[in-house]
Parts: sequence; structure tokens; C-alpha cells
Amino acid sequence: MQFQQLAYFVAVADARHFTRAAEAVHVSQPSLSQQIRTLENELGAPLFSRARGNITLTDAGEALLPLARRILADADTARHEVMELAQLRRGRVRLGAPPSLCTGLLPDVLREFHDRHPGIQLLVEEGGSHDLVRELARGSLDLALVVLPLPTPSPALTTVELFQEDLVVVSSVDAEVPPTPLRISDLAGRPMVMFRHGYDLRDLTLAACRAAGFEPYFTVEGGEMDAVLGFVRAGLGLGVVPTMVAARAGGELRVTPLARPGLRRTVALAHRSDVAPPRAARVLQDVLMTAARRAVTSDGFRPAGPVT
Amino acid sequence: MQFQQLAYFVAVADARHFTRAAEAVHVSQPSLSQQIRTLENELGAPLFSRARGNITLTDAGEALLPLARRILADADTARHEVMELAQLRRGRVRLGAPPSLCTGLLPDVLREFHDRHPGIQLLVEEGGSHDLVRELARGSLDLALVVLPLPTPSPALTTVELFQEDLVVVSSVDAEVPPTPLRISDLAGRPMVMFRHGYDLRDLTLAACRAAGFEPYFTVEGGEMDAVLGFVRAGLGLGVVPTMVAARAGGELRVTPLARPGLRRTVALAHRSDVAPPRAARVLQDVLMTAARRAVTSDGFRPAGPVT
DNA sequence: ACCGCTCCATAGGCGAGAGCTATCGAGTCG
DNA sequence: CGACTCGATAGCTCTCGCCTATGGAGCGGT
Repeated sequence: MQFQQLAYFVAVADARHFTRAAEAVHVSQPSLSQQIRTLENELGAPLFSRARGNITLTDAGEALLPLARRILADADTARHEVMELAQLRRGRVRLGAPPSLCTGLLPDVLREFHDRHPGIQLLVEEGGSHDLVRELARGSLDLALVVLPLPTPSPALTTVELFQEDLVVVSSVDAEVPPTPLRISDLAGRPMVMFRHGYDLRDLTLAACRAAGFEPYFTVEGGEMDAVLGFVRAGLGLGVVPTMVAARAGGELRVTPLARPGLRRTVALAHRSDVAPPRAARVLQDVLMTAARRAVTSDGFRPAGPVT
Repeated sequence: MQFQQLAYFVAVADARHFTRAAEAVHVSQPSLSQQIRTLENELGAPLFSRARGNITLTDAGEALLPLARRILADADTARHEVMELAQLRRGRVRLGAPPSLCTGLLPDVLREFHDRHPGIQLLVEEGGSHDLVRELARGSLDLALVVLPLPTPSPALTTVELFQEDLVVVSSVDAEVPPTPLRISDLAGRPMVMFRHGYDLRDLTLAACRAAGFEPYFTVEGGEMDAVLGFVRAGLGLGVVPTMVAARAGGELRVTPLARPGLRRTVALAHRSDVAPPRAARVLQDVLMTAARRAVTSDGFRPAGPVT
């Protein structure tokens, strides 16, 4: 049984006429006759009663017709479904990202991606690198933006570095003006506001302070990104955030760069090594990498270092 | 898109392994790989992510899988449905017959047919030749037993004569013994019981009486076959019925043959000329014709004359 | 580190079959 | 009775699905 045999069969059943059916399906009449005959032989029963000028379905033909129609319709549906997926008119990308990047990088990138491919559903999972890595491995995420180095490196994940971004200190416009540029050691003893456990920014800042030989003093700790910025704005202390987050946070905040070497983090894109991500995810990856390159040139970000 | 491509695709999706899938569908592994690739090219999207030892469906593959399964299942159903029809394990025959044959010939024939093909549904339409011919032409009957000549002959119907049967006179065992053999003219003035309008037996008998120069006298007229036999048994008059009906009517009835040339009717099988009857109908036709031949030799029926 | 094993992809050849054109033969109509 | 219609048949070409043989990449054992 072949798809075109079923198509020819349906055409004859509709036209009640071999020659006209052959025209409808764009084959010669003998080819169509032959295929119908082959189908009849395979099924072991005549499908049409061929009386001159009065082609009729036999009972076997009547039984076959609805099934043939359904099979052809299903095949058509299959073609369209898959082609729509392939042409990004439909689909889904599940992207994981840490809160700092959800606030900083993602809005523009997702906006650009959505404008180009409005049929693709975007699911963003906001979480710490640890959670994101687990979900990637489990297959519940297609892609994740992560901060390197990964908390649990694994050969099952492939990471591509996107860019490095400097961290800056933010403070309330009403607070005492910190020295410019600020060294890490200048943070010693100053009141600070810190993210909850799980933020890689927390670990990064804490490690830097300890490397400088002091334990930072937190007036408030534990909020999410927006809350921390709010606390800073309210004068509760200094905050350490990525450049892009500080830039987006708007007024009421003073941004102070750190003295060299400063603090820097590497942002990368991670996906499973064993399966190729869906087409839509690969395109999102392209958009992300292009945006990263743009940011490197226009916003003073640093290009990504060697791949780890 | 080909059926075997879908089958191979499903096999790989199930086995998650090209080589084992190839064994499952009994083709070489390269053939299977090639067909999968052809399918992927046609659909414009990869269906599997081929990582060593970890073959996985892509999103396109996931979309295709349920449809592929359904298409294959439908194709299988189609094959079985048609083959069951062809092998007479299922099906239907719609047979029309006049009441006299429903009473006489049909019970044994239908019993024999049903024993041979228990899956075939038998629908019997009891009616006068006129109605039966109309229903045949309309397509609501597959076959009909009719008495020739047809009331409305038409080239759209093909008739095959089965046999000729003699008519006999039945009377109550309590009534006056009619002369043996009886001539048609002996019926003049004798009380008779007659069928309702529409029975070809009525027309046949009336015509014979008129040809013999008299108008018959009916004490009761208008009943169906069983009723008429009951009236005869009750002594209301003589009846004229086919030999086989008289034979089946059981006791309480005296059967008197008619003197030569007597009365005779030709029973034929009719079907539409333009469409071949369903397979089951053709087989029933065979059984009927065989039974007719048997009746000709064993029950003293006469063979059918030349085909009209 | 290397060898061997597994497993999918590629190459080349063969045969089936689906397509074509040309023609036949049966039934229909003017 | 001849022209016409329409499905079946014949003979051919060429695509394509199948095969065997082989390539090449990753993984495991010694």
C-alpha cells in the first residue's frame, strides 16, 4: 500500500471517472489505472465496479474510503506540523537564566527573538546556576545562561562563553559618596546589601572580600535582585551588581566602578552535549551570541576569554 | 513520504537504536538509515538526534511520532477490513424475495449460506416484484428473487432464470375432494381464496382463469401467504400456490396437481447490470443457483428455460 | 596508548516498479 | 454505421529502495 495509491483511489471515488481523476492528480490515466489495480490486488478485492460511465465503489471500496481519507489527512498534518517546527513558525524554547541576566541581558534579546519568530513560545526559568545545570541535564531546559565556572562541571554539558562583564558598586544618591574608583578593600566595614544564597553574585563578592582580607558587613541580606536594588536606593548600604543591571536600574542610584583589577564574571551559554538542541533553541543561541558581541563593542563589555 | 519510511521511523523511535530497529523491520541497517534520512530531507527537519548510544527524538520527531503511529494503524485497519470483506468473514447481503419464495425456497438456502458464512448479515426484503425491481434499481437491494416476466422490464437489471415451478391447487382435507387432475376450467364457480394485490400468484391465476373463459369467485381475498393457507385449511375455498409452498404447508391440506399444461411460473434472480454485486451477494447467488439445480433434480422442478 | 568492538554513514550496483506514450477494444450516440 | 469516449493493455525508461562492502568515529579493555 502506497500513499499515492490511496490518493488515486480517493480521486477516482470522488470523480467517479478514471480519466478525470487522473487529471486531478496529475498523472496519466494508465498510471492511475495501474496503481488502482495494484492496490486492488494487494487488498484482494476490487474497489470499483467499472461499468461504462458509471464507476461505483464496491463494498470493499466503501470500507476503504474513510480510512484512506484519514490516512491522507494525517500525512498532510504530519508534513505541516514538522515543517512549521522547522521553519520556526511554531515551537518552544525553554531557557534558564540567573536573575541578574533576566534583569540585564534578557529583555532585549527575548524581544528581538520574539519579533523575528512570533510563533515560538519562550519559557524562562529563573534560578541559580546549580538548579539550572540540574534541569539542563534532566532535559527540562533546552538552554541556560550560566556564570562560569559551573558549580558542578560535567562533560554532559557544553558551555560557550558569551562575554565577561564588570561588576560595579551601586549606592543611594543620598548616601555618602564613596571614593572613585573604589577598591575592594574600601568595602571593608561599609554597610552592604547582599542577595540571598544561590546568587552567584553573592559568592563572587564574598570571595573577593575574603581575598582582600576582610569579612563584609551586611545590613540586609536575602532579597532578590529588585529588592536588593530597592534596599540600596533606600540607603541601607552598598550593592555589588553587574554593569548592565546597574545601567538598567534607572535613577536614584549612584554607580561607582571598581578600581582595577575589579570584579568580573564570565557569562556562558550551556546546553546538553549529547542531544542537539531543537532548531528554535539554536536560533535563540545565535541571537544571544550576536547580542553578546554587540554588547562587547558598544557597552564596553569584554569579549569572552578562552573556552573552558 | 512512504509507509515504510514511517514504519522505520517508528521502529527507530521505539528501539532508540538504528541497527536493532533495522533487525526489527527486517531490512539492512544502511537501508533503514537511508530511508530515515530521505524522510528527514523531505520534511525539512532532523527527526533524531544521533549521539552515540543515545538516539533521541528531536522536537520534530516528537511531533511526527503519534501521527506516524496512527497512520500505520489506519493502514493496518484498512487492510484487515477489506480482506475480511473479501474473505466473507464480514459483510451484508440485502436480498429481496416475493412472499411465496420466502416461504418456499429461502429458509433452506439462507440456512446453508449462513452456515458457510456466519459473519455475513442477511437482510431479506419481502415484497412484490414491482417493489423489488424498484429497490434494486435504487441500490437498496443487492439481489432479488423475482417471477418472470418482470412487471417493468429494464436493461438496467440482469435476470438469470433459476427454475420453473408448477402451481398446484390446495384445499381443506374436510372439503369436497376436487377431481384429479384438475383442469383450470374446473375452478370455474368453485369458491377460492386469493392473495392481496401485488402477489404475482394472483395475477398469474387470474390470467389463467380468464384465458379459460371465466372470472373466478373469491370467498376471501387480500391475505398474505400464511393467511391464505389458513383460510384454505379452514375450508373457505381452494387456493393456487407453488408446489414447494404446498409441500411445506404441512398437514390439514389436500394437494391436487393441475392437468397439463397446468400453471407454471419462472423464478429468476435479478441484480443491477451496471454494478457488480458485492462478493457476498455473488456467493449467495451461487448458493441459490445450486439449490435451484438440486431442486430441479430432486423435487421434480423443471429446469429454467432460455435466459430472457 | 593502542587495539578491537560497536554502530551509524557512505558508496556502488542491481532489480522492482511507477511513470510515460501509443494503442486496443468495448460501449454509446448521432 | 462511423465517430467518439473511456478504461485496459503493452512496452519502454528511469527512478529509487534494497543489498553488500567499507569507512570512520567513539568507547572500553588490557
